Amino acid sequence: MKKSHVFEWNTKDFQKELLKWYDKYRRELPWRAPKGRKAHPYHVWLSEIMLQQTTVPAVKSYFEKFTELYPDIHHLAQAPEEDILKHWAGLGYYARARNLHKCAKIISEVYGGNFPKTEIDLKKLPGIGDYTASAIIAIAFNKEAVVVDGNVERIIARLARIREPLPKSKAIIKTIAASIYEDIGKKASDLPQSLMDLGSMVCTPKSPKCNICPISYFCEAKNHKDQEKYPVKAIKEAKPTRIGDVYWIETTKGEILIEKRSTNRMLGGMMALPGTDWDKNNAESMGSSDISLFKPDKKPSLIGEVRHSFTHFHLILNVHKARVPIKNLILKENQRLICIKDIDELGFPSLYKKVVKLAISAEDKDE
DNA sequence: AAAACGTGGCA
DNA sequence: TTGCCAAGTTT
Repeated sequence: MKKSHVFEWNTKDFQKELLKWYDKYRRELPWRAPKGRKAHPYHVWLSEIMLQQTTVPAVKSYFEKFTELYPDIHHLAQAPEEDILKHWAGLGYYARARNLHKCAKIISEVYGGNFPKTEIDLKKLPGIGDYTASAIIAIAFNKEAVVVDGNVERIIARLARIREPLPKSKAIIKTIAASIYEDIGKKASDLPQSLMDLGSMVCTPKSPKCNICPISYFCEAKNHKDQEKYPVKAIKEAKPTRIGDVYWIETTKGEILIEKRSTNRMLGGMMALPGTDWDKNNAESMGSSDISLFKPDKKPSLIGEVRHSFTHFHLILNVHKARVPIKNLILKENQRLICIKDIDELGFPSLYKKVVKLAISAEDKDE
């Protein structure tokens, strides 16, 4: 393998600077063991799953809620999936929560509650990929692993001034990462965490604070004063906008029609309000509720729209309200009625929380 | 291998 | 307001 220019400096010096900085400035995080203490594998795993593609502030309250509700992997394994999804609501990427539960069951029932101690075996578990497997090995077991997350990619892209855009540059970045992690030994747990803290506090995506960076000496981008240019990323497609309908169907007894989404759809397994299939490309298809089937006592009224952005499209949902005599309702298997007062405890994903908010404010207005 | 998969914060 | 971004995995 051809050596990159970043190999030319001494890896030991680089690691030493990073670890010295970490010793002084490391963050206290709910899932992180205090200095000198061992991390709890369950906490490491849970936090790593939660942190995928999101931020520390977004995760904190969820982590605390989960560790309180489910103090160990067996509690989590035994909980109904429905409860786990309810408590995950709002964190997004809901397949993560379903995989979290599947994984907990395997660890609890097959491994007797102990996480496997190799990357190979960890990667076989649902929801654990390259990054998470290496993070658990390093952080929970203090064993050597090349841990590469978005922070490490950004830091290396700047250190080595990688011109190749992500994600194509992942392979070369991984190679450089391997040299950074080389022979880390007893500090196997600290090094990846130092890089993540550095990425969070110093080598930030925007306006990196190179003046206080412990490894700026090694950084090519800093030396060229073009650190803001890295990491170079592939140009993204513009997001299309989809339009759909959602229904706030109230019975004459003041209950609301809700449903559970099937797991092969967006927001899979989550509670929802009935509507058209906005998550399908084909916007023509009628979804869970053809409103006319319910014979509302008067024409449904359009009360407004809700806008929401997903990773690959924008959504505008027209929100309709209808009052339906209870005898006209034929509930599907995944549907039920719920009192308005209980609707906040349901665990709607954010999209439907917005719809509920709009519907309730319209409620207050006209009735 | 490229696309799918959520959300909230910030410039 | 719009677009970008954050501790990736799965298919």
